[in-house]
Amino acid sequence: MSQTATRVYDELRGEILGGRCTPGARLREEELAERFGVSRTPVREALRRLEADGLAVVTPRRGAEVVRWRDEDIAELVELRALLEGQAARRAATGGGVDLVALTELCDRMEEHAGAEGRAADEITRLNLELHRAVHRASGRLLPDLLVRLIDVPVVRRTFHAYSETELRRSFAQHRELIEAIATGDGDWAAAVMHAHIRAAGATLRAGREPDPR
Amino acid sequence: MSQTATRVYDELRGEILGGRCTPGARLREEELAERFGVSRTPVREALRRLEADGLAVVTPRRGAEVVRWRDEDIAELVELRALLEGQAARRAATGGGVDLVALTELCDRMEEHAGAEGRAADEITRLNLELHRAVHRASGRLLPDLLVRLIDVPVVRRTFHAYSETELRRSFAQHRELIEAIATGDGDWAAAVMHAHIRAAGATLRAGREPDPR
DNA sequence: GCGCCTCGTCTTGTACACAAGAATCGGCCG
DNA sequence: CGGCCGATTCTTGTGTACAAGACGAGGCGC
Repeated sequence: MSQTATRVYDELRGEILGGRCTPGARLREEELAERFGVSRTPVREALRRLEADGLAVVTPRRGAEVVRWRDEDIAELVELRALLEGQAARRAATGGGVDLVALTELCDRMEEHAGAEGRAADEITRLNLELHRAVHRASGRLLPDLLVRLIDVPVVRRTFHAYSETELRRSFAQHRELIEAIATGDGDWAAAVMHAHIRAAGATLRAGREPDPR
Repeated sequence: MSQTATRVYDELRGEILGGRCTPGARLREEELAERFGVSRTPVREALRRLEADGLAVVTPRRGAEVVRWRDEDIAELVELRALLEGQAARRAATGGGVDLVALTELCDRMEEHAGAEGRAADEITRLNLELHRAVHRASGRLLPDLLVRLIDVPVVRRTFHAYSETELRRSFAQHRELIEAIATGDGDWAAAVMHAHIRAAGATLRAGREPDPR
């Protein structure tokens, strides 16, 4: 079983992003090691990687804990996402290298899941994330790495759970428009759509923080 | 002697940023451990931190090496710096919390060093970095962390060595203008100055790559 | 009774040892 | 003579033991 550290990392990361870890919770090395059935060494590495991702904070000699998000952090987060995802969309539109068919299919599947009202928010979230990442990948080498720290955040992952029917439809429409802008090669258009898309999500975040518990 | 890992990290980081490590050079754990007189454990941690900073790439089971920068990476780097440092300047101008006196003193000292033509490029680089960081710090909590990956790059650190007399003066003038914009609280002005400041540096980078060997 | 100091425990930091996968060099076969 | 296969060697990944610092509880002095 190779890549023990990566397994622990993925596991913990999933728990934090899924909101199954309460912010501020301590992450003791030995406890985690026992829980995952490994030694402290790979756990340490996993914790450092989480810190690099901005998901945990480790204080020297005092251990690691799940990162705590403050309100002003959320505001800054939305601003930066709007800026950087906008730039990613611009470069994706002008640089080529985007699989428009795959993007369209992601939209189709998202809208299907929205039709079937079986609390498909998790699946929609996953598909949405995949769509955004596809755009990021087409934007270069540095930008995707920067965006990881802004996208993989618990609060962002919960956005779709808070969307109203109207907001959901608007979001889907923006995805379609984004694809059209990219297909046209119009960088400004793509950036503007993405910018609006993110700001709209930010408004939902500000409006009702956690209307859906857990 | 506590914080062994941090010491190794700082040392290696300095070597990479100072250009004393050739890109692509392998970083073997045992070799480094012996060189620093420590065990492999803190060396490992240092290497992972360097990877998180984008200064090294580690391939599982194949070790770490000093990151290699391609030309298109540099172009993307300049774009992103212009965008994000511009945003940092905007927030610094509108948010307050900037020590304008300290910034002005940094400018004074930089210009003094430029007057004394004793190859003071390293010192100017250091002061310039400090000025930029002061602006970053005033911009929030997330942005400074993102900027680390764009600022602490070997190529950026060499910029001042490549500046002509004219470019140097223009750069200093932009610093002064930036401070004025921040003092006025004009976010758009501050962002525009910073944007131009970075783009100008980018032009120098593109024009003469490494006119000053080592 | 309150505050300070000290001792004990707990957790992380580092060193060391072993195991597993990768690269390389040599030999062998076609 | 060239290519392929195997063994050796080298390097990293993981487990374990020990040391050092931090936190808390308890006792002592004022």
